Amino acid sequence: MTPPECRSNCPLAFALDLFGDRWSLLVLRDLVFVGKRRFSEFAASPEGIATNVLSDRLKRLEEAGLIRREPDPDDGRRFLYSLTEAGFGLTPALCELILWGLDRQPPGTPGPPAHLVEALRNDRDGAIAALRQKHFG
Amino acid sequence: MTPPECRSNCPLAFALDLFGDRWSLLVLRDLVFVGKRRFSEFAASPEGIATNVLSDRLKRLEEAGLIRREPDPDDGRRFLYSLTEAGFGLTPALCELILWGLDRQPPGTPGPPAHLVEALRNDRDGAIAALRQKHFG
DNA sequence: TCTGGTCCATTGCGAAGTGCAAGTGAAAAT
DNA sequence: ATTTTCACTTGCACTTCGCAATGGACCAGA
Repeated sequence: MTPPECRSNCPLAFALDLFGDRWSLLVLRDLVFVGKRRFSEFAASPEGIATNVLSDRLKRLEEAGLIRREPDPDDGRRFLYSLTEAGFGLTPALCELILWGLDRQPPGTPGPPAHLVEALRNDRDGAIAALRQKHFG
Repeated sequence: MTPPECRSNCPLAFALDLFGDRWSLLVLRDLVFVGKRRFSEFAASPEGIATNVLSDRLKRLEEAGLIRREPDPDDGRRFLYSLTEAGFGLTPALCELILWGLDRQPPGTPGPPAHLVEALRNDRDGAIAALRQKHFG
């Protein structure tokens, strides 16, 4: 998608150089909110990412230090992907983007589980703390 | 860059379908934080967006309802771009991305004006309110 | 062990998007 | 009237994209 060099000293440009595309943040979403950990789980998301693009994004996110990749001890074919602290640090940004989308999507769009939406709307920081607990104990 | 159809009902995917690329949010940044309003001002940003891409992004953002375009009353050649309420609504997400980038950029990177950084770190909501005031009075 | 299936990743290909340079037309500016 | 400015388009080479097919490593059952 994007060359890894940074275009300026702007922290936003820096961030977009790492995950400024249509797929990277969806992979992060699956990790943070859905708890997915395997290639096939990401590939099964409703957006339908192509496997070559998914492979590329996982590689880039790992190189950027946002996720970690380790062999699955239970199955030598598989790898398990997990969030690093830096990757989880994007959760507030993800939440804000989700809240924005919720308010601007066409009315009546199904959307994410209601309990998650309520948690984000009423107690964003609490919801983030709960997610952190889930990922790092 | 990206087809305007939405890939799923996820609010994040909805958002990324509108501005999930390396340039759109930089244009928004220039509008929200720098106060730029003209084509040539966006084109002069340090990231060096190509004029055809800038033209395309402004068009997309306008179609998505994030920005408004009107002829400059002072100069018939020019257009003035401004934020809509929906566009300004992305400010919290922009702030979170900027804060993330500030913490992960290579140490010693110059970055944005110190007063803005301090405002974002110490009183994010207050800084956003001040920006809203600037844009909508 | 052999066979078939699962899993992550790669390859090939046409289509779309990207960056760069040059050019357009309308409207200032001189 | 001529030149310059401005927003925007065009042309071109290059890259990335989505899709389908394929590959190799590994697991499971007969």
